[in-house]
Amino acid sequence: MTAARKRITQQDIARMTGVSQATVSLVLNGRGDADVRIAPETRERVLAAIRSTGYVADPIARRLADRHNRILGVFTYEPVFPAGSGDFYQPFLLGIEESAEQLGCDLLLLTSAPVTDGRRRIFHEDNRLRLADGCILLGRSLDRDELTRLVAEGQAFVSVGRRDDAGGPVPHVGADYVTATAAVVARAVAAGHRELCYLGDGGETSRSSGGTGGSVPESFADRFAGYREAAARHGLAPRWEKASGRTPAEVLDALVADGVTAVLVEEFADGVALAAVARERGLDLPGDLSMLALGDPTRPAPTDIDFSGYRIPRREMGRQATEVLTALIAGEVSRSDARRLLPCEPVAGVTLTAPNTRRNG
Amino acid sequence: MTAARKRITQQDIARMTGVSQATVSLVLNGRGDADVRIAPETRERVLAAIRSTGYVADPIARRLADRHNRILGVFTYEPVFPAGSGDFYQPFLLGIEESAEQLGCDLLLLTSAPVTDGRRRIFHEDNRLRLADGCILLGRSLDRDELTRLVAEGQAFVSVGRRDDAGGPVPHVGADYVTATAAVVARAVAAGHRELCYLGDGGETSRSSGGTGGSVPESFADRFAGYREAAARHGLAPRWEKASGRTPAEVLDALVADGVTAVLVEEFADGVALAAVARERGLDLPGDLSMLALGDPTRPAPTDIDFSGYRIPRREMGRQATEVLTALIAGEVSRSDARRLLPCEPVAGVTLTAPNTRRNG
DNA sequence: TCAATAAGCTAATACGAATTATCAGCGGGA
DNA sequence: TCCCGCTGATAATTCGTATTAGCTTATTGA
Repeated sequence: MTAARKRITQQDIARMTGVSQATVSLVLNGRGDADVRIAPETRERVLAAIRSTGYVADPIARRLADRHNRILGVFTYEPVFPAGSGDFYQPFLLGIEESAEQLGCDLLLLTSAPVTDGRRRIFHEDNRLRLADGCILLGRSLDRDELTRLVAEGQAFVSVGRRDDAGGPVPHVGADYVTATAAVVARAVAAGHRELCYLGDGGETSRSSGGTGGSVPESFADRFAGYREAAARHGLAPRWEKASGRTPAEVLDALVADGVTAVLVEEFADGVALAAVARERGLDLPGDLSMLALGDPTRPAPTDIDFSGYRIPRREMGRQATEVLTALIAGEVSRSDARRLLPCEPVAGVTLTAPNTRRNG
Repeated sequence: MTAARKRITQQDIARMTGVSQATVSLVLNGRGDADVRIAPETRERVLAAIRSTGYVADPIARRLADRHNRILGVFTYEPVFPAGSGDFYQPFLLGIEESAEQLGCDLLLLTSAPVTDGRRRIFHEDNRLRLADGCILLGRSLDRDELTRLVAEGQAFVSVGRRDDAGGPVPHVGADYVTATAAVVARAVAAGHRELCYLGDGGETSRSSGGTGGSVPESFADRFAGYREAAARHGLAPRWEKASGRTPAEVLDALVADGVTAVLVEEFADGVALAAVARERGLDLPGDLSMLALGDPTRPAPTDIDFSGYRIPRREMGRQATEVLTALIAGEVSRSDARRLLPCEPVAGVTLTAPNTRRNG
């Protein structure tokens, strides 16, 4: 019945202990060192009252008066708790949560952001981003305009996943896809492959030659860049095929026609589909076609195949993103220094072997 | 670099257009209807200035002024994004998130609560519970003392899962285990079973006769209560076996010795283990032993068996918990009216058939 | 002609915490 | 006795927005 019990304020604590609101504030912030002094006895009295009432500073008022509230915003372009279990985002969030717990921060899930055109928008009428000290951004591809605005406004934020500059350096903790993908190429070559193919959208970057131009997400572009560099180093052509908008059968046809012996798969799910079709046709996997997964499944893709390739250090990325963000908030690092790339973990798997010789002759 | 460009305020807009800050606020909030009037010409001038500057109201100051922050706290006794047991909590959180999004609320994960003795505590030194307008509690069993204190302090909160009174009614959105379990008994009887057994800790309540006494979680107690009532109605003895602290083999021995033909399993994982042992022994499932799962797995329990029984409406529970909480905050419902039990969905499954006749003779 | 009304706005204040400037009281030294 | 310095606290102000009471001018009614 008690309709919306009034919140306890510093004023209440002050009245209780017979001091002023200012004193309560000073005690709370442990200000006894500088030009302000509080008698130990008074301090104890105030602290006791705070403990007994369970008083907590209103983060909003605290923020207004321009202090920090130890709240970290988490903005995702998709719902955080999706139906499909074993989900792609889970490990990131796990890392974020672990780190936040360690740092004594609470996480504010910005669920109030309305969905327009199938995705959430950071900026809207009642933008509550600034409620938090800073913000972690999660999502395959972030809206470039929103990113630019965040940078321009000087917001404290970190992207999980590398991002190109957007009117300034974009703080991020990403995976080093370039190095990881190049390493995969080297492994394929070492196994005897000469006819490689990159399967995915990353190849689009090879057309729109500029770095920042295309609409290809950075993660795809980076994979392809690693592939292209390594291919060049090994004297191979940077062959690639698009996966989206085609059936796995069509893709397989193209690969076979080209005499490809090893395919690097950008999207795990595409690899699963491709493998299924290849098996149906009676191909020998991995003898006739080695497959290399460039990261973990981002879409549910049930399979019992242990793909060779590498794993994205998702949990660690979440963890470090949180750390970078707090450092950024504390002013301990600059925007441009708040960019990290973490190594991916190689996975041996069973889908990479030497190519069958009959195919080579 | 550029240290936080100063934000544009209503005061700035006011100076630009030669009006007062109050007028800007009034225009922004479309207040022209009531006892306040703004000349259309003035309104336009102000709106123009707002458009040209891209001014957006500071959400923090806005919330300070109306004392609600539309933040809902989510407190879990275990980490929210776990690797293993996460599958159980996921649907609750999904429902909470969906509902929060609809209601325009943000979720504050209270990750800063320190872990003591293996579990998080709500009340501690730097208790930040009151950061939010209200709070959702999630976890198998909530600490009774903490619950009592929450009630006593008049906090706005809702438990996901039914809870006994704790010095007053505890707002909750739970599953109606009593009815669901009774229905399962009825199904078993209808299938021809007369020798039932309840497997789990819920039976402990049959000893400590009082309602509130034991340390048995409400969800277990409710399941057993439904079982006991239904058994009595059908003229059966409320037979039960403990699962914890015993091997599945021991449990099976006890069931066989008693001539049990159908077992109601409190913990899904126990059912899986029991089925495995029964199969090893060459029992005919479900002919020799029908099994009824009283809810979804709370521990990871990989199985390909489609258990008969019922499903907990987890997503819906999360959803409604959020709604109840906001109603509570808004003062639209009283504490004692903020208690709901949702029906569980029956699952036909394949582990319930008529008992083999040879066993009965 | 003068009050009564109404239109159109502004001044003042609240919200809760942080911070600065200031003030009262006291003891000691000159 | 006066002044200084120190301690321990407080009044007042700030942050940006929302809201209410009230003020000024113009318009109406009788």
